Amino acid sequence: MEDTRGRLLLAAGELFAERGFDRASARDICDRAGVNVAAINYYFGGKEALYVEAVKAAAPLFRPEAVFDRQKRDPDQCDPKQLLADYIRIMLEHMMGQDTPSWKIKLIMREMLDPTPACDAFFRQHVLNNFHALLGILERLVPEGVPEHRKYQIALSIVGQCTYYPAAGRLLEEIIPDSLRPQFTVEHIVRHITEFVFSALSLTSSFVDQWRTDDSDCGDRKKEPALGQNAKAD
Amino acid sequence: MEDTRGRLLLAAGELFAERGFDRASARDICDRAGVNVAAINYYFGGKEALYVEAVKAAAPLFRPEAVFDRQKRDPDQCDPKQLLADYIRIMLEHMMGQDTPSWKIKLIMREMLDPTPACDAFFRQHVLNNFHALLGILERLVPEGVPEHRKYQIALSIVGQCTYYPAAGRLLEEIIPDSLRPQFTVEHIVRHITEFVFSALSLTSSFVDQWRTDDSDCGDRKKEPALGQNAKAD
DNA sequence: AAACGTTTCATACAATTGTTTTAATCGCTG
DNA sequence: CAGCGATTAAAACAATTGTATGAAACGTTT
Repeated sequence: MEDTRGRLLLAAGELFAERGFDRASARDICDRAGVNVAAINYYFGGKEALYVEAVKAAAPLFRPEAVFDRQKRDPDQCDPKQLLADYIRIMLEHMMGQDTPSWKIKLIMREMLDPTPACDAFFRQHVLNNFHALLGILERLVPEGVPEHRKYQIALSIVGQCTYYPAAGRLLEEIIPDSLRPQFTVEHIVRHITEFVFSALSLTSSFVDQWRTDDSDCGDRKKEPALGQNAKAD
Repeated sequence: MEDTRGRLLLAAGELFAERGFDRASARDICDRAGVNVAAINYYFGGKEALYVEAVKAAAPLFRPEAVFDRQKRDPDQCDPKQLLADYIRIMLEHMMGQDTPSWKIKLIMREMLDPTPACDAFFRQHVLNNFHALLGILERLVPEGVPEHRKYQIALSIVGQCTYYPAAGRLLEEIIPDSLRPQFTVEHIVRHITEFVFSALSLTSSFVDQWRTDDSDCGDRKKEPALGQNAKAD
């Protein structure tokens, strides 16, 4: 049945994400899928081709277009600040949200941090698309005189923060003490990063304030002081 | 001679960093080192033990104590702002500076992003030390009322930005157009991230301004506008 | 029911893996 | 030089890898 191909692809995605390409043996994959060893070559032609297919199956996670879908269809008519906030939110929710199977982001992370020659060309485009979407948003957010390379640096600072949480993976669980764990929901992280970035860009609008009166229980402290507003002098 | 052990360790570090644990075969390592295959087991007892040793040899890169060495010996007497700036600088310079052999950070990055059971315990401590050093600095930088979890989030935002550059590796070379390449020296990145973080924390002091009149040619634009100072209104 | 293409299975294959073994070589002390 | 421990070398080890083979089983059509 055609189902075997699907089961094989799923099992491959999970095991590749969990162990990486080399440590995930063809036999283990087939065992998990409940199919014969020969199925890999029958349906995909080889282990490497299966890996590429698994990555491709996991990649559609990152659709920067989803950012624009949140508002009007036409990107040029959206509020750039809202766009940036949405970009951060969607990126993080896609990566850390529990609606997305965890193996997908793990696999993508692996490919991002240690690109496989096989998926290289395919993956390059994906990342570039994503990054340029962010650049496009920043383009309209940052004052006129700011040179191009600074927009790139800002964009990298943003994706750096966003990708660190899923990338750090197990390390995070060691770093963050259990008592603070409830403060590290996806929602909390989204808000922190957005606030951090907005503050860095001096874009403090009604945005961050609106959160304090928001529906969710995210702002559990009654009213925290702004980040560095009145830091102790040295 | 005892030299074989050293050559073996070096070759192992380079190959492990380049290809990862599995793709770096014991024979390839020995070939590069110019020693016999049996040398691995003779000197280290196995491939895995050799890997652990290679990681340990690369790990001393991250010495957060170096931050305090820059100023007075006593951490409590240093200017916290300067400490934070130094922390960012030292971390990035250690990771991206050309004085450090590139295989070391590559290897550490691999271990950080995909921890090997073998080095796990050893590595955990290293990361924790580093992170808590940063937390200690933030402790004295951030206003009193700020709850603990926000300091953690801020710290993660900082290390997220710093680690992204070396972690992204090859991808960065695809993302950044050649024309902008000269603006992405270690020094440029150090300054950007410091400025970005300081701005986010509303710590804009004489710090970032002093750079503009600094010795280096980093601020090549005559006077760029501050990041988001007068962004276009929506 | 017969014949067909498709899919599944058990098995075998060659290649590579990390590791062991055994002998040869070196450097030194007696 | 003889003798000895430390080191190196070549070859062989068993185990695992990805893949290929050919026959059995399946469902569908004739």
